[in-house]
Amino acid sequence: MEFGDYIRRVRQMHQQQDRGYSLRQVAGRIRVEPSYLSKVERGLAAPPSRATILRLAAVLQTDADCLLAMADRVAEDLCAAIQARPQLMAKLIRAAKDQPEATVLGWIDSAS
Amino acid sequence: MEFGDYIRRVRQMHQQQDRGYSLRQVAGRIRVEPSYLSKVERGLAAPPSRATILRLAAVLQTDADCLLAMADRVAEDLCAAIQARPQLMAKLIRAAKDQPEATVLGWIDSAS
DNA sequence: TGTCATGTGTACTACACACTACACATTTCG
DNA sequence: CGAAATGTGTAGTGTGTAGTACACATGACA
Repeated sequence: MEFGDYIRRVRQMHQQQDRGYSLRQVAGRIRVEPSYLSKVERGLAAPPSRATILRLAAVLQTDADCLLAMADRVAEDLCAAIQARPQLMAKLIRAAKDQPEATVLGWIDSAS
Repeated sequence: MEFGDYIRRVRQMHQQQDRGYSLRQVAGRIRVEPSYLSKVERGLAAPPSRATILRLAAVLQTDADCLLAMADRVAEDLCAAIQARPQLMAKLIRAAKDQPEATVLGWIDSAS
């Protein structure tokens, strides 16, 4: 799914129950120009910066990590965690990549 | 440790046994201008792009993930793995962040 | 002693990123 | 009906990224 299509859909969902979700209003709340958000929604402009995507996720009440992923980005705290122990984390992620979700969830569960 | 300091040190290690590791020679092999590599080594220029760092890691026979981390970057395949399953991977990394190395290694071990 | 290689200084550049500014044509609704 | 709000088109902008180009001084070495 394209980033623009997705955020347009989510925004319009909200808009149906709350007229505070017009393109202009949302643009105002995430502090960008309406014309820019319009282009992003239609895929005529590349997805915004990480910071802007985070504001958008908050306003649209959607998962930030997913939204970042659609924009080919990764949250800053995840990058930091990898950079703090690069070899360990690289090994972990490469191992997790080929595991079914249940297995990975098992690991996480054993942590808490 | 600074990126520049580190690669200079590693390069000079090699240089002591192999005169094929002069700044100019290494620059040639990773396909950048010597003056640029010089600036990078002394911290007068920001670390190079991901692709250039990978070539450098290969030439210096040092761990690519570590070198990338020093440059505040993350390997592309790790980003891709996160983006493929953003919520799961985000949860995993945030869980692993606070675990001792042995625990994480245990998870990895249970995978193979 | 001359030439070759080494590291460095200065100046510059092409391109992409992440937007802004503003005018315009519709649509809504009090 | 008229005013306000809506989405969009065109043009332009400042900043950062990732380097290149080339001259220069120094040192090795044959």
